[in-house]
Amino acid sequence: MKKDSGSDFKRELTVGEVAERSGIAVSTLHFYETKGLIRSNRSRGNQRRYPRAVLRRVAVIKVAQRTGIPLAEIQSALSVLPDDRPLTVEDWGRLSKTWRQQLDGRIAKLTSLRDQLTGCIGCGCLSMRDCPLRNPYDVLGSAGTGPRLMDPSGSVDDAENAPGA
Amino acid sequence: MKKDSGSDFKRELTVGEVAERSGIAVSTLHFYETKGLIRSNRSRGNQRRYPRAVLRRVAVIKVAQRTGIPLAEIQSALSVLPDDRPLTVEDWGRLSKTWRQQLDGRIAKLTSLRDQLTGCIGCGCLSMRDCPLRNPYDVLGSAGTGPRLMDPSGSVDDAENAPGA
DNA sequence: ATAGAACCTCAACTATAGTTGAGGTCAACA
DNA sequence: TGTTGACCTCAACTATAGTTGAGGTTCTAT
Repeated sequence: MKKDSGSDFKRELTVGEVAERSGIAVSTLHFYETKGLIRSNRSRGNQRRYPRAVLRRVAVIKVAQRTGIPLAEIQSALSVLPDDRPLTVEDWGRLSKTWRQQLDGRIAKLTSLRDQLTGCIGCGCLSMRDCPLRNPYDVLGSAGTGPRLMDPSGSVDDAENAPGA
Repeated sequence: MKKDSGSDFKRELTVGEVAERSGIAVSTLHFYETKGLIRSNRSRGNQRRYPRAVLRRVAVIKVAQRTGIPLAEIQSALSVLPDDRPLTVEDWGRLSKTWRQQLDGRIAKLTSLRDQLTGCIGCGCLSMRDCPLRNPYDVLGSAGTGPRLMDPSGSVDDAENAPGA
């Protein structure tokens, strides 16, 4: 039977209640706790008791995860904030601005890749010499480590297409 | 000392040569082989020997990975193609079209998320009732499993913001 | 008081994408 | 022929993000 706890608003929440309200599995809440993303008080019998602020906190975690931020980074971003009161509008503003910027970056990378892919569909090139897909970081001409031609003299490029292969 | 193998173009490549030319670690090439992404012939002494076509194949694998396609999916897309000749323009056209569509989808999802995030910066809402970030799948009103309000009567929504918390 | 749902910890397991190391073999150059 | 770098397999390990299960305890409604 479910507890009829509808009326006392300030009661702390059990892990099951947080799970149900947030859509996050109990095991995941445990896991987040080990990672320092959330914190719990304990009942006399050592059961987790959460301030309601945790609901907003996990909502923020979920959003951040959707943007592709790894948990460790979310943790460090949240670690400066108190975990016993809901995030303020300012907290959220700061976090969401940072994360949106990162999201912008990811979108830009993928968009550029998409455009390159569009340009290369049907061209069949994948040429080491000039294909942007194949040479994404402008490696040729750099002096660093990484992929490079074995024999810089002659038409070594795309030797896999050499006749007779 | 490096073998001076610059002249015989049709010779098969050793795993080290493929690694150097493709920018992929030897261990990763081994790994790809266990996953069925590439294949090798063996020398009398059981060393891997690759047809030059493998270079194009791994180039395609790298591009697909950059778009976020998991290896298993890349494997199944490549599995229908012969691995002893370079991918044709048509092969590449088919693959890249499919992958670009998936990339389009990923970009669209992230862009929509970015727009929601932009809209929510500073609003501080994260409201279960109407925040698109918090309720991304239109869960309220659906009859399925998943996160839901514990007490559908009354202003339970965002109870974590209730006074006195 | 007691049944049973919900909770606890800890270890092991899943999946993805590899890397690292031990112990041993091969190949090519001198 | 000998040396040495490159190669071989297999197992174990890394990291991320969790899930599952065993074995035991707590909470709460009746």
